[in-house]
Amino acid sequence: MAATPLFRRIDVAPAYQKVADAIEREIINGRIKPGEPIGTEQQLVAQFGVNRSTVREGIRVLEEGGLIRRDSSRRLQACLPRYNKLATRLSRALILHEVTFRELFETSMTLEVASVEGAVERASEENIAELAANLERSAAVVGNPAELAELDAEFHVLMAKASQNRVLQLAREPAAQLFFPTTEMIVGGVPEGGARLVEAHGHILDAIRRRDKEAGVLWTRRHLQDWRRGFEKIASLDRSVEHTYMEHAYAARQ
Amino acid sequence: MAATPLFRRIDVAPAYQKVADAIEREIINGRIKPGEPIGTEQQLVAQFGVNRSTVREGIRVLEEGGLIRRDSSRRLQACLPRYNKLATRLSRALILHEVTFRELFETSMTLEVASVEGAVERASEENIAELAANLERSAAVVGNPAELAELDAEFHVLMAKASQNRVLQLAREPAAQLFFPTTEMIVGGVPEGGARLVEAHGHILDAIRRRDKEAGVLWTRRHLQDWRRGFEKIASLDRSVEHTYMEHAYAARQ
DNA sequence: AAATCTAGCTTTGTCGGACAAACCGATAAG
DNA sequence: CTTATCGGTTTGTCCGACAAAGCTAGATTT
Repeated sequence: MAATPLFRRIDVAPAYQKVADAIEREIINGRIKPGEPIGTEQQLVAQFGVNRSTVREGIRVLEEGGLIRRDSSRRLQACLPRYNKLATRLSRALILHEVTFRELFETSMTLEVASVEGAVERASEENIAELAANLERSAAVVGNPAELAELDAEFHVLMAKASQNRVLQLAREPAAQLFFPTTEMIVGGVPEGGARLVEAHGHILDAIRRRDKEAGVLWTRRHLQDWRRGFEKIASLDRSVEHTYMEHAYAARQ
Repeated sequence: MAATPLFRRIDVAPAYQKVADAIEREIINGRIKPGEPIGTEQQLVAQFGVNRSTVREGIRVLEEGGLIRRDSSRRLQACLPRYNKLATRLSRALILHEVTFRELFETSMTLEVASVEGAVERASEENIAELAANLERSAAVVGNPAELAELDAEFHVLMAKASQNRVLQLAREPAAQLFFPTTEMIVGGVPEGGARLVEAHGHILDAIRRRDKEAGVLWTRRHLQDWRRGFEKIASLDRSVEHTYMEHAYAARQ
């Protein structure tokens, strides 16, 4: 054993990670507010005393995490992570873990019911107006599965928004991203499927308007059970979320 | 206007992004299975025909997304995204959006009740054994708020696991990461708080064993209501998840 | 011969410098 | 006042290089 070096190797984290962590801390602690500029790469190089390549690797980490973005002119700025983008990562994880539609359905049922309960309790006039507008557009495309499916997904997003609970909004997003794209197949495959969907939405909105929680929950349950019946005509609930289906959700993520 | 270039600038995505997308596609489509090696940076340079710096930026993106990691010897390999790590990103987002404990509590109530219902229905012997082991350890540290809080968080993770629903497991994680770290403050601040917590866990486990859904839900509700009462002695539910508290959750994330 | 050591090759993390394209700002021209 | 032009910046990418750590395989020791 050679002369003991005596204290070394505490560094552990690579420099690019430290750069990312340092910037992240500033943002989380609120010293850099969303929308504020981070500075140019050159400035970061000067501040951290590392090479630009290293800074850039750190930036990529934060960018992927949704903490910073580049504005129109490509300058760096802090930003509020979009639920949507993060949820996409989670949806991807769910696919890789090969979850089944049964798991998806069960959890969505829980979360959508919670959404409607919150919406019945706390929906604002504006929330209700948005839902009403969505319903109107839905009624107009009742024969078009593709457009109707998109509006259905939006209806449920609006319902979560109307619950005024952002944690719930975020929690339902990953499952919803995988769940709702199937609507198109189902509505297209079941006669009167579109009409039933719009009818359910109508009753749900009505319940929210009347602050009638029981009715809201009842119709939300029916609505999802309808989905389930439709789905089971096409595939087994216990099959994993297929890669083929994944590609569908995937193409739409941009 | 000079001689029109006639078709250009479709490229849009920078090279490092394309590298990341290309590797991501291979993993999502299953052509590279979790655990399999991606190859060295040098090989990727050769395959994609770009510079190593560019490849490395792409790698950082995927690493942050949880799709690839470096094994003990720092070689790249595909991996299954850990819910935990992704949930950390979401928790961070929730903090930045300044959600309140009321939102957190409401959503956690929904998700924990769903967890216990699933656990009552589907918990395996192994799940029950894990919960029992946790309970035993909890009983032993009933006077130590820090350790008890950690075991409480674990109990709820195990309950979600016992529900055999991975979508639910994932959906509850972000809220749980913010919710449960407060347990320590609460248990420490309320006399008999530790004993009540362990008692509740005991009743919940008992209900799962007996497949008694009603009792399971009842005790889970009581357990969370206890948390709420304790919390309201310390702070207002309508205050946003404070930065100070955030730092607590933050330090523990590694 | 089996275990151990050592030297060399590989790979990663980091650095410095370079350049084209896009963008910004300000000035000059209509 | 609007439009065109010209530098100066900044980003995205490339090249080459090197120290530290890991791995491999031949050399050495027991």
